[in-house]
Formats: sequence, structure tokens, C-alpha cells
Amino acid sequence: MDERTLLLLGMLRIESQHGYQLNEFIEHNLARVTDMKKPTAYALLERLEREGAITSRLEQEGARPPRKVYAITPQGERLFLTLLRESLGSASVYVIAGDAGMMFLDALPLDEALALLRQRLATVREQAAALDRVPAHKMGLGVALTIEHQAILLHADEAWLSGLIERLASQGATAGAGQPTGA
Amino acid sequence: MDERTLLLLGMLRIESQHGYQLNEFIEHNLARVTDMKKPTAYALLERLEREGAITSRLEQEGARPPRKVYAITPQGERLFLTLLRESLGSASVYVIAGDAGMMFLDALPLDEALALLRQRLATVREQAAALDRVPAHKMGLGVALTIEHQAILLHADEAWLSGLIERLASQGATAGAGQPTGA
DNA sequence: GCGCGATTAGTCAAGTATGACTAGTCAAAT
DNA sequence: ATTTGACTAGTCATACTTGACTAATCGCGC
Repeated sequence: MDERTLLLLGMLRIESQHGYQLNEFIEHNLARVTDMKKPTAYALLERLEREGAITSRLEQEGARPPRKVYAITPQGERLFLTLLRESLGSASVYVIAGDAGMMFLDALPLDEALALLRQRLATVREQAAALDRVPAHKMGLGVALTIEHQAILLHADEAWLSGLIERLASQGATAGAGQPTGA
Repeated sequence: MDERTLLLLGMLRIESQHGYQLNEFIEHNLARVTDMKKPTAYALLERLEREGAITSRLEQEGARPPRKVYAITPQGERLFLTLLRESLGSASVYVIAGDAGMMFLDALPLDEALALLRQRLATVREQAAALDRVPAHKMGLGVALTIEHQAILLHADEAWLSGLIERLASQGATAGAGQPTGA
């Protein structure tokens, strides 16, 4: 939740914006940095305003519904810096989504497990390729860094997965069928 | 949430257990696979029982408070397999906790950013070292795989971070001071 | 034979997050 | 003029998650 607050404050620090705008940018450009959803962003903005980190001013354009344009306050700037220092200085033990499945790999026949892992590998490759296609220019240093970070992790993941598949496949060739061992 | 359900079902599939026992094992041995907390586990167990994936039977030992021992049902077994296939076959775009901070790296003076990144690197190294110390034997194939997975990702992270620090440091040496660029 | 910290087993209130929905506006094709 | 599909802007009920707590037992030193 602190990461999310940091993200919103950081974006408002760069430019005052209304909720919809913030959310659009996050959905379209920052899907790899956060998976925060719209209602969460609105809720956080409300809380930040209550706490004095940001202020809002109503703005109307044409006959459209009025919208709240948020701006960061000096207090919010201080909060931003605190959160930023916290975030940069630490590396929370990270939990890889998807590893729970890996734990029970041997609950499936080897053949099927291999097929599924190959499918996963394809997805990872797609993601890695998509990332490599993102143009490096035209984004701040920070965003470029997160993309780079993602990319190297994905490539490491890809290498490991494809190695794992090979190991399992050759093991399967050695042994006979591919029945679950049953724990 | 599906990952968490999968984990609980998988554990119950191996052995019927009560909530406390499940949680102990998770906290002590699976902190790297999931960060699920105790009340969440209890809540999920309740839901799974309501849905018929597991059943419970009260058990009393001595004068201790009675506890619910959960066992997986055939329906739960089917759910387990479905979730397992889903989990193994896909690679959800993963979001790296901590990258939000990276995005705003240039909000800090270069010197400070570097100091923080070095601190982060130290943490990553610690984690990697701790993982490498985990004995490879004495745990099922699955658990060993998740540890291995974690380890290679941590090492990739470490390499990237230390490269980044070097790049930033040399860039700082070239340019003069280290003031925020402000944007 | 009793106080005390550790362990066992679990619950609860409060905070967080989100899928689904509302309610309008705009562009442009019919 | 009017239907239609996409966009703008946000809200709400519900579900999920967890920090902090309860309440009992056990072991162990005194």
C-alpha cells in the first residue's frame, strides 16, 4: 500500500492531475510496476487528501462531469521523500507469484507437467519479447530502469524455466512412464 | 488468492492437518513461496469447507482447546488439480515490489540515491546468501524447485543492481554535484 | 505449588482492494 | 435527428487481508 501511495504522490509531484487521468496512465503505462486498480487509486487519493498530503480543486470542462484535480502539498512532498527512501533502501523478500504451483509439480504425471511448463515458458518468452520491444527512449530514467529491471528478471526466469524443462524431460526419458509419485 | 487456496489444498492433500499446524509450516518453511498470514489461512479454510472442498472434524488432545482437523474431499482434489494446472501453465505478468521507488530515483540527489541503492544491494545479497545456505536435500522436489527459482532470480537481481550502481556512480563522477533534476 | 514466559489455537475489528455498476458525454454513421 | 459504441469520471457493495488480541496450557526454575 505504501508502494501505491508512493506511486500516486510521485505522479502528482510531476504534474497535478485528476483521478481518472492518474488511473489511465497507470493502466496503460505502468502495468508492470503496479497492479493497482481504479477504485483503489480513488480510495488512496481520498485518504491522502484527508491527511493533508494532497489538495483537490474542482474543475469543469464543457458539460462533462466535474472532476477533482489533485495537487501535492509540501507535507505530501515530505511524505513522498520518506516513502521513496524507504522503498529504495530496502528489498522486501519477494514472493514469486506462481511458485505455489511449482511446489506440487509432482502431483501431475510428468508428461502433463512438462506440457504445462512449456506453456508457461511460452508466456514468459512473450512477455520478455514484449518488454524488449518497448522503446528505450521517450521515458524518464526511472521508468526505463523499471523496464530494464523487469526485462532482466524475465530473461533469468526464462533461462531457468527452459533449463528445468530440459532436466525434467531427460529424467522422464530415463525413467519410464510418467506417473505421479504420490507425495 | 487462488495461489493461496492451491497451497492449502496441496498441503492438505499430503496430510490432513489443523489450521494452526498449516500456518506454522507456512510461516517457518514457506515464507518465500507465500506471505499469507494466519487469519487469511483460517478464512480460506472456512470458505473451502463451506464450498465442500474440505471437511473438518473436531479433535481434542488432553485439556487443550479442541481443534479442527481438515481433510481434503474428492471435490477438493478436483479443485486442487484445476488450480495447479492453471498455476503451472501460466505466468502472470509479475509486478516487482519495490520498483515504484526506482521510478522516482531522480527525485533524490545522486549521492543519496546511490547510498540507498547500496543499502538495497546489501539486503538482496543477504537474502541470496540465506537462500544458498538452505540445504538442498530433505525437502520434496517442489520445494527445492521454488528455492532454486528464488535463488536464480535473486542473483539476477543482485547482478543488475550492482551494475546499476556502478553505472550511476560513474555517471556521477563525470557530472559534478548530484542535485535532483527536478522532473 | 506457584509465577512466568513460551507455545497453542484461534478470533475480531478495522483496513484494503476490486468487480461490477452508474450516469453521463462525444463522434460519426445512419 | 437518432442510434450506437466508445470514452469520461467516478462510486458502491462485497470480499479479502491482517495487526492485535484472547484465552487457555505447558514447562521450568525457584
